[in-house]
Amino acid sequence: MMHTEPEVFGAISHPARRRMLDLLVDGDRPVNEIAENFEMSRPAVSQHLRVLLGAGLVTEQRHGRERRYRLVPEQLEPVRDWIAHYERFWDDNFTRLRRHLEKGDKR
Amino acid sequence: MMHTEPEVFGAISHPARRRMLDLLVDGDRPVNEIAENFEMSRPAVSQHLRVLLGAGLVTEQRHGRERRYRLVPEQLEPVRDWIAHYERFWDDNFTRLRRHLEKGDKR
DNA sequence: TTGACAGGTAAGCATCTCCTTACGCATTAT
DNA sequence: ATAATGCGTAAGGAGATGCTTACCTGTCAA
Repeated sequence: MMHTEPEVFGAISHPARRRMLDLLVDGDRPVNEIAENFEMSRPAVSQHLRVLLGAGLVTEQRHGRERRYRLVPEQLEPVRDWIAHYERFWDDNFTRLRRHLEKGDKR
Repeated sequence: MMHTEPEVFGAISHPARRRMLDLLVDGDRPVNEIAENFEMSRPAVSQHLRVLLGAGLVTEQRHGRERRYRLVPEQLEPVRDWIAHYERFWDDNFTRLRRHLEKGDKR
């Protein structure tokens, strides 16, 4: 299954979906247990889960009449990789200094 | 100026806006120079820049009739912080082991 | 087998997003 | 002063998003 990077960025752009992933950090959960944490209707939750599924950020396991969702954290790697490119600009003083010296004053 | 975290996630959800930030890593740039790199019309570029501005990810400097945009990488920190919460699940075997021992098998 | 429960799909609607073209307004060049 | 340049805003339209209610299917329990 191929997941394009943009799909992941889109999937995490909604606060509810980020909270869903946060919930799944503590373990797999069935839909109703996830839905308890949100004001929206259960179908709305299902739809958010489909987006996460589409981005490969979660998988589904059927257990009887339940469907448990499981986090697939590796799929966040493109986000981490992209962000990593910027981190040095705010939390690495040596790099900032080096950059300053290399490029001259940009002001 | 207050910027809500969700605004940042939304801002970076569009590939064009991520590429714009990537361009600004190498230094401040006027709009036309940014626009050269995209197929879309210049107004469309302006509108993307407004989104980035709204999220606090860039600032504007007027230089004569030009407006140079400058990256404000610290604003990406909420994204980094959120992502950091997940990194250990794919690239830190010790943490994974520790977690496993602490919490017991969740399967 | 009948009912309750888990949870997905359908349909409809409001709103947002992203793009376009047309235009306006400064600033610089002639 | 006039024209050209840089770049924003306005308006409008196509399609995506995000929500809702109504409905359907599959599983478990009585």
